[in-house]
Amino acid sequence: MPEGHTIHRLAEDHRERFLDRQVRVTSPQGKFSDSAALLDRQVLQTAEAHGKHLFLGFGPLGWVHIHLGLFGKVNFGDAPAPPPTDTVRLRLANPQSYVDLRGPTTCALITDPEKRAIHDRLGPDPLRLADDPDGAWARISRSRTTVAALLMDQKIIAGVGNVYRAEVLFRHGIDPYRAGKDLTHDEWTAIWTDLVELMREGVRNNRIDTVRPEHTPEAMGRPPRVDDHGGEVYVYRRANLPCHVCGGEIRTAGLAARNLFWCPACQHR
DNA sequence: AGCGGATGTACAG
DNA sequence: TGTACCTCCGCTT
Repeated sequence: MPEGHTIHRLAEDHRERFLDRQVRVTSPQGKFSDSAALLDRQVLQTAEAHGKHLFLGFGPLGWVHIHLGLFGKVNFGDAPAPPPTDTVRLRLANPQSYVDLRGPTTCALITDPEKRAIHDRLGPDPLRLADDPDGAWARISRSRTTVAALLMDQKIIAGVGNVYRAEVLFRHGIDPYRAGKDLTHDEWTAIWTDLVELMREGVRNNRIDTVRPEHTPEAMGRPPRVDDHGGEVYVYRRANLPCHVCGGEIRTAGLAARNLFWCPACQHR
């Protein structure tokens, strides 16, 4: 399930299996059939990500724009591809590999200008080398909105989702309800720098781990543990459980239609 | 078998 | 602020 690290990893995996070669393109589920027919047997030229958006480049034919939303899933496999089930929106296949896309919010063939418009409405992405956090700071430092909501706003910063939001605020001891304008520039720089590191590790490992070495169960003398979403975290989905650092109770609350998790004792600033 | 959620976003009002 | 949409999985009956 997708935050920015997942999508950047998907771009890498598409490049590794499909780049610079002809690819068979189908839409067993049917909703992408017309575009699939246009792209079938063409060469995949690039695959890139910005935030949670994935772009597969087919040269003059345009780009396949994919957004997984909350439910979208991607499954890679080695040839021969099994018969697709009827929920597969898009299948790419070559003699070695296949990849199936199910349940995306978006899977559409778009033009260069349409792609540019998407980049233009996204904020800087900690996983894009050329992106820098200054534009985001300009907006955050003027905003009365909570820092928890700002971190989830893709126009301000692209790629952060509910897990990274909760975890990075914990790691910096920041109360999620603080207004953006009350954040210091140093705090913002620290958050951005940390996101760059955490999300790069997320791409490498294809999962989210945020617990510092000194707070791992081993270091704290507790039994080993992996959270049920696949990584080690401080607060995400740990409502009413003891904080790994202070032992206090992790709290949860709804914020902007999502579940927020934080440790009131550790996150006071 | 049927439900409630889930790492997300867009749109209505 | 609420609701609709996309799919799968794990829990309850």
